[in-house]
Amino acid sequence: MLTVLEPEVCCAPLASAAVPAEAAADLAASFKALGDPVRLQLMSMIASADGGEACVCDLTPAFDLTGPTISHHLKVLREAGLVESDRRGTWVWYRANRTRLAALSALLAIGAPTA
Amino acid sequence: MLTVLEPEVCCAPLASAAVPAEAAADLAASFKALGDPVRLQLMSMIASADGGEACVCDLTPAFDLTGPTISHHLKVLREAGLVESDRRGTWVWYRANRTRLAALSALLAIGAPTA
DNA sequence: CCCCTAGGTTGACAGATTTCGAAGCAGGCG
DNA sequence: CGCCTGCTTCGAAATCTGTCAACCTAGGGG
Repeated sequence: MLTVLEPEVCCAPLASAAVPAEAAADLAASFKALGDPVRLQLMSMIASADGGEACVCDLTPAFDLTGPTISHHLKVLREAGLVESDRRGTWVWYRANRTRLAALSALLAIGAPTA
Repeated sequence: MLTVLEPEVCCAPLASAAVPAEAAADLAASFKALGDPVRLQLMSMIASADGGEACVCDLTPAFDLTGPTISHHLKVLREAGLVESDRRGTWVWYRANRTRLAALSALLAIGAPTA
């Protein structure tokens, strides 16, 4: 059974083979994190940011939400392994974990129906 | 519930441009549906099933959950536009919406950092 | 027509999520 | 040192979710 201890998630495309239960728990956690409009936008803003990094100070004012709330959503993304943060002087910068995104993308990639 | 207006969801890869708020809500709904281990496994079992279809009667016994609970999860996947169902005599068959999966996969596909 | 099986619907409830305001910590500036 | 600003953590309220037991519906036999 594939261990989830690996930094890279695992697994052949959804449509190729059933995802084992342990892996499902790990992968579902990442999808769950993306399953909120605010977090999906945060994720896209970070991933598409100039230089590959975005400052919280630029993210927060883009939403009609308080600072603590944005901070909470960023924490969820962090704990899901989708972003990494890094304090640099006064500001905190976030960047996307592209390896993780690629793994999720590959999982959903489709092939022809099996049969 | 949230009906998907467009057959194809939209949007360039996450890392290419920020996802607009409206699209984010629609897309996040699909990720949210995948954000549960049981649903992710159901999705993979359906998508990888022989002939591209799976009968509920084969899905239910694969989990330590009651029928109503599986039925609920399948409903969530259906409402997220990820699967379609089809009664055929006594049994109900589910198949994956590959177009939708492809759209989600494309969204998470990564390119080089912008800049 | 009656009943049996496969699934879906309803109602209920414990536990998780989203969101906020208030308070805390870290770094820079006067 | 003292204080401001940026971000995170804490505590609390409203809402949403996962799950089950109980009940209902559709099809296929006796």
